[in-house]
Amino acid sequence: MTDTAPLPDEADQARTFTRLREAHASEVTEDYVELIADLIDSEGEARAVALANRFGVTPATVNNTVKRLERDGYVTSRPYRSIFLTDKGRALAEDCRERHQIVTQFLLALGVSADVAEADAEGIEHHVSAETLDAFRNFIATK
Amino acid sequence: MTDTAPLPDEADQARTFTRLREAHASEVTEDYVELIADLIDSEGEARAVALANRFGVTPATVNNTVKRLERDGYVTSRPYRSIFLTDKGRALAEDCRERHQIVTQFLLALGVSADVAEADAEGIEHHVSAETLDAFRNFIATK
DNA sequence: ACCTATTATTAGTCAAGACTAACTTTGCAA
DNA sequence: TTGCAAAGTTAGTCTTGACTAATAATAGGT
Ligand SMILES: [Mn+2]
Ligand SMILES: [Mn+2]
Ligand SMILES: [Mn+2]
Ligand SMILES: [Mn+2]
Repeated sequence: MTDTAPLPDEADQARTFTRLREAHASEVTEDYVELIADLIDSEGEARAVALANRFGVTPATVNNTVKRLERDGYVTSRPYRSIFLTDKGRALAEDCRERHQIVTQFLLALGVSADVAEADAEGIEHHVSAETLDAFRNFIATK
Repeated sequence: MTDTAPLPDEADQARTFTRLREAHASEVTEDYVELIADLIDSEGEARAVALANRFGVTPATVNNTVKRLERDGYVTSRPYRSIFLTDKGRALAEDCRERHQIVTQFLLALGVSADVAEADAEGIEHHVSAETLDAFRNFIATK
């Protein structure tokens, strides 16, 4: 009943979990703008069907999400046409892209296999603070 | 428009995101059973008010979540009484606790400050595969 | 024993993010 | 040029996980 590590301070722990919930709230946005940027760069445009296929969701889900992104100022779209990033969306995509790439490179540098590094990075990237990202960068550089 | 890294295979990427969504679906469960176990070990019992204070949510939210955990076989509870783990809940808590601890120790070993390591680990832990966890363990051991 | 503060529950609301099913638009190939 | 398959949209539903406000139960101090 005792002899275990003491619990963190209550208020600190609450702050941690509150920040965690905030991170979760931006994950979908981050992954969308990043993939939209990737599609524009490598295929010339971002179509809803490509997002649906790559996220593994239905076109209806993509439609809903794109509307939310538009409401929040990250993308523009017109019915039956492809999706464009706003300046705000492009800026977020660039940041996410860089962070994502560092996390992936870090896992590879640690010796994790390519498939698993790709997969784990997709989740981990959203929970890496600036300080931890620096530590990752540093480890990659030092190797 | 080209000269960028090629996109991953469509089906592979869909599998990655599908697994990511599955991980998200278990995060709350994992954090609850882990904190319930911590409270039982360090304070003798897990009261809803303590969960609410430590997660930074309202008692109503805790009540809803505990009902879901009970429905899913992780805890038992009686009205106005504290919360208990089932064998299944305890087993999950143990696994999460170990994984959580390794992630935290790993970040510390990388040179991340204690506060940030604690905070980042709370999110990262849910997205670390067995292979990556082994790499973390190995890094801690090698230091 | 009884108040009262703390704790817990209930009811009702909301947004995100997923789905299916039905419908519409687009654009290409014959 | 038109017809059909692919792509996109809409409507309706569901679960999770959050909230507030009102109510109920518990327990400790006097
Ligand atoms: Mn990403
Ligand atoms: Mn991601
Ligand atoms: Mn944890
Ligand atoms: Mn966690």
